Amino acid sequence: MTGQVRTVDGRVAGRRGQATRQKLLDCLGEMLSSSPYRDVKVIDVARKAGTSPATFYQYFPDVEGAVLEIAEEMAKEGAGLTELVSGRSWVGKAAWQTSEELVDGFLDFWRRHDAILRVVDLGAAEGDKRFYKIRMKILNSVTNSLTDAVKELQAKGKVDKEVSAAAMAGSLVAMLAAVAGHQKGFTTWGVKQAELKPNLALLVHLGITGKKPVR
Amino acid sequence: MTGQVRTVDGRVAGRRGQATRQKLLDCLGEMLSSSPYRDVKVIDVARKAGTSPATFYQYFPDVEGAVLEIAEEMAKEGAGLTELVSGRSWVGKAAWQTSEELVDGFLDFWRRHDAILRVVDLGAAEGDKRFYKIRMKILNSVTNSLTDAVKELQAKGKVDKEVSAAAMAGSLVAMLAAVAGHQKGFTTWGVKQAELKPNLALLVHLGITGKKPVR
DNA sequence: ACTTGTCCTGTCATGCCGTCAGCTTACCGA
DNA sequence: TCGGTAAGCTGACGGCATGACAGGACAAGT
Repeated sequence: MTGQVRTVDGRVAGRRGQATRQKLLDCLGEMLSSSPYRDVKVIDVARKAGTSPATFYQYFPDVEGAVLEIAEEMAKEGAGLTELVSGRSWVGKAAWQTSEELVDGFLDFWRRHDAILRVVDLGAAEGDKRFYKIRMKILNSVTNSLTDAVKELQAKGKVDKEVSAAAMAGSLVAMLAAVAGHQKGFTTWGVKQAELKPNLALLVHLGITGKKPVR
Repeated sequence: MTGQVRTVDGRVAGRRGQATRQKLLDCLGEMLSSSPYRDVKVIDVARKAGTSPATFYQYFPDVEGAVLEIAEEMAKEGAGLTELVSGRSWVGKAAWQTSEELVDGFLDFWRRHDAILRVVDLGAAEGDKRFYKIRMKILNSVTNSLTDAVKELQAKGKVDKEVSAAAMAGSLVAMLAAVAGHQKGFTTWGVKQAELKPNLALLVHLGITGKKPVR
């Protein structure tokens, strides 16, 4: 199902080819974190990878194509974020811990993939379906788990029926993603990382359970 | 203090010049909403405005410079968002109305300036101080008002002292901005606009007052 | 050594960028 | 009415990234 890695013109890539390809991806990833997406040029990536622009075009149709590749890879890892929610308890003290761990895990993931997520976000916001799909893939894993959590609490009568589970989960996840994407921004605002996390956890807790947390 | 409008090489722009300049800005704005930022070319903007690329460079150092201009304009309007919070009540039924109106006003503003805000967001996320400053200008107006609201409630003993007012306000505003930026996304997710807004308002209410709303 | 298929690069046409000199247009005072 | 002056615009150009191709370099098997 994975299919072999192929060049643009259809050849299958061998050991050496795959190495080159990977090197190009790595260099592109680095470039994205050090300079604006708009200014990333194929020639720079190629130079950095110690090869030529022509080689780049053997493996990717354009810069965007390569970015999608990196993003896809990241999305696979992102699917693991489900673990932060599924099977956790949303009752009593455990709920507070769940909230905290969710926030921690989420922010950490975002910080690790900072640069590429920015580009994915932009692509998605601009309406590009491919980027949108990737963003979905990452966020869905968390959103769906959270949606289930809310529905479960609703079934037990612990949360108002009026609340739209999906909208609530989606909003919270969007918040986490946004804050994560502007972490640097908050510091300039005079908000320290240390106070940010508990507040996010508090909002998550409030949103999901509708109650103040018991710590 | 406003200073006259000047060309890149220092001449003051007259009536005709200002008109051309404005036309270029308008066309750039349109282009941004119809095609990805990365693909916006000076030549396209110029053609659309019925002029030549050289003319564009008379008025703006580059595409980014022009975008900043548009963004600055929008930021002025955005300062008015303060009205959505300052002087409003966060007690009882009034609090729920305040929340709803804040969400409404915010989402509306974002929808109106959709395209340009996307670019500003990207620029800010990439660490460009100029874009960051503009984003601040818009969000600060709301964030500061919200921060004050929380502090006031804390002074009255209605909200826990532990809560960091700034972090809470910042997180909520980031959430609103994020959701607003991906409004289309939510619909694909099976979440309707109609259920989104009340949920956001609920989260805002919960975050600021720490309590469930009285409707 | 020879063949085969993979892999890389030199080169080229194309098109956009950003700049300049120089032409046209509008305004203003005499 | 008529220059003079500054504003406004554009054609043209060097420079650079893009993307396509053909041919050379390389590894592996025979």
